Amino acid sequence: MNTPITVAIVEDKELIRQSLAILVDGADGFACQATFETAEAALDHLPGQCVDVVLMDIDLPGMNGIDCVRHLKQLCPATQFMMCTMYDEDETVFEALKAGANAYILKRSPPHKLLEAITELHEGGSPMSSTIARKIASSFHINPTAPNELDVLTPREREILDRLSKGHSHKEVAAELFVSPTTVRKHIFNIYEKLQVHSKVEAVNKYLGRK
Amino acid sequence: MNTPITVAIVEDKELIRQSLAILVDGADGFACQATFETAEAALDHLPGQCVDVVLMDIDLPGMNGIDCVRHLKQLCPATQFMMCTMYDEDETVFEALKAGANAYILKRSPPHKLLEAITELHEGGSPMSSTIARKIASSFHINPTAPNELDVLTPREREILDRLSKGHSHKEVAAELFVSPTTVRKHIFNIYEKLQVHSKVEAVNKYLGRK
DNA sequence: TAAAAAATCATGCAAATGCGGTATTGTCGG
DNA sequence: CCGACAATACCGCATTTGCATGATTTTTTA
Repeated sequence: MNTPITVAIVEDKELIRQSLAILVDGADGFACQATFETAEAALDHLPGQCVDVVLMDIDLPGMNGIDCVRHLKQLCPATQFMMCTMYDEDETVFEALKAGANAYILKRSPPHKLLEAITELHEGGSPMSSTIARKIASSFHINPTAPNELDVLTPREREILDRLSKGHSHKEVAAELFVSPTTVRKHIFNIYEKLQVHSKVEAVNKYLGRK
Repeated sequence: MNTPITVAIVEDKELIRQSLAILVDGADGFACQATFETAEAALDHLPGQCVDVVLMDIDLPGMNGIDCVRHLKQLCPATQFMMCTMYDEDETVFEALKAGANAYILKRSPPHKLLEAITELHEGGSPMSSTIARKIASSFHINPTAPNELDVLTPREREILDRLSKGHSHKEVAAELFVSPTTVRKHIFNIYEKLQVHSKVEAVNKYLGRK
């Protein structure tokens, strides 16, 4: 047998932690090297052993699993983190990915799927539950049906706003569009009214969809 | 048997197109309803029939598969698009997702995996090859080792830039930080020099990481 | 075709901003 | 202890910008 994939588990609920440990340790090619009840315990002891894969519960007492990953990923860059959670809430998924997790599965996944996911993760993949993958894919979509604030703007106003967003001044935009600077100023004034803002930065923020 | 999943195939290479059609049509629960050699042909005929799933090659003569999806997704919002490609290049993956595709698999996937992916896609999932999923997950990572331009800024400068990015004026920032407006202006001036920009919008763009 | 919306241009003012120089204070590392 | 740097602060000037008011022409749409 090849060297097994070493796994650590961070999970506060006794029953689940034990079940996972037994599942992983019992399977061929896997070795459960450590289990922790809290994020803090994992932070204390994991950096020393640097396992291959960490199964991380999100909803932990004290520090949550996402923040735990954020810290551990710095200390053990080679370790892969798989978030395990009961629910597939939007925000936590993205927060977990940002923190450095590479896999996100639901606890209700069947055991064999879990082991498969661990293997896949260890081999460089990023296993995700279908519904979670869909969320992620959707986040890329340029949503055409979004209740876009920018709809109230005319094409010309959008054109001008787009150039403002690139950091161009009134004068520059005027030159680019071959119109008078005063015209551009008028447009910008209209844009501000429609978007309910009072400065370029605010307008550009709305245009680029950042709050 | 339930109503089968209706599938269309867009693929220029005769051999692959036929193979896929036979595979899909031969499988239980699937029906290949149409095949097209080009994006243009698909655009002409698909909107009328609105199938469940479209397998879309990316590298097509004339219009490419991504642009084709972009248009078709508008016309048939209910249809799911699965990109099929030989390679897993970075940019095309993201472009495809932005265009509205919900699945992205490699042609070298085994036949049963392909059928499984079609089913999963039709049921609301987003099947991806592991390597592609990893690319996507990685795109969310906030790379802590990135050569961040903002490193040259002092903490105080970042603080000020952060408030500017929220649309606050010199005066407002000064009030928030309990310092004189001239101090804030000086800081901003320094920020501009360090970031090599000449206006708030440009500075904020760099701060928030857009080009 | 008449009314509404969009695009164009102008003038003017006050405030905000960009750019330059100068200076004081405190901290930190060599 | 000294130099480098950060943070603080001021003065001044030219430009940009936010805001108001008004007007003409073109385009869209009802």
